[in-house]
Amino acid sequence: MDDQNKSSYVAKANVLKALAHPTRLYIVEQLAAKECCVCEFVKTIDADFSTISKHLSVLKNAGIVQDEKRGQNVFYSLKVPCVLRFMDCVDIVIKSRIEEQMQILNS
Amino acid sequence: MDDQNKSSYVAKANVLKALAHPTRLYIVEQLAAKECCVCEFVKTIDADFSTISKHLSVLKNAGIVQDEKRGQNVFYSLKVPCVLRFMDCVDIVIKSRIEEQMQILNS
DNA sequence: CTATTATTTGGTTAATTTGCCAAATATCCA
DNA sequence: TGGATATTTGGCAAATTAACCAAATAATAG
Repeated sequence: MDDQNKSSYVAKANVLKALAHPTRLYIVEQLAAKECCVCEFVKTIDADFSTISKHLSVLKNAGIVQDEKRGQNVFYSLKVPCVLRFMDCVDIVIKSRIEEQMQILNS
Repeated sequence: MDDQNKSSYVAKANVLKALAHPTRLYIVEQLAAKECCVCEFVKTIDADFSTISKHLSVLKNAGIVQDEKRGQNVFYSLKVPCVLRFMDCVDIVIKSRIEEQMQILNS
C-alpha cells in the first residue's frame, strides 16, 4: 500500500471516528430531524456544556455538520445527510449479533 | 434520554468504532472483494502480525466479519456487507470537504 | 457600560486504544 | 516425534481521546 492510499484510509477513518461516539451519534440523529442550537443539546444531554461543544466541534471538523451563529445562539445542522444511512447498517450489524446469540442459547 | 436509549447509542458507537481505523478499513475493503486469510494481510499490511490479528479480532467482536479455520490458515470474510455502504458516504463527506476548501481558495 | 446568557477554548487528569514483543496454541510435514 | 508455519493471547509503554473545570469571547438586555 503506497503513501497516498494510506493517507486516504486515514482520512476515511477520521470521518468514521467522528461518528463513533454515543453522544455524537445522538447529536447526529437529532440533527437528522431538524437543526438544533447548542442550548438544546445542553438541555437533553447529561454532560458539561463544554463537553457538548467539543463533540459538536469534532463533528464540524469532520465535515459532517455545519454551524451558523444567529444572535446569541449557534445552530448546527446536518451537512452530509447520507451519514444517516450508516445507522440502518449499524442496526443490521447489531441485530445479526443478537440473532446469533439467540441461536447459541437455543442449541 | 433513558438508560435503554443510552446503551443503544453505546452499542451503535461500538460498531462504528470498530470500523474507525485505517488498517481495519483496508481490511474490510479487501474482504469486500473476497475472503482472505490472515497470512495475506500479513503480506500487504506493514505492521506486526500480532497487531493485524488484533485488528481482525476487533472487527470480529463487533460482528462485522467472521472467521473460519481451514488447515493452518484462518480465513476471514465479510459478515455484514452493508458496511460497504459506509464507504460511499465517507467519500462524499471527504469530497464535500475538499470542494469547500477549493471554494475558499478561489474566493 | 455592565450584567447576563450562550458558546468556545485551554488545561489537566483519567480512561481507552494502539502497537510491539514474547510466549502460547494449533496444524502440518518430514 | 520434532520442527516449521500460521495465528492468537498477554503484557507493557506510548499515543490518543474524553470529561471536567475555569477562563475567554460574543451577543444582548437593562
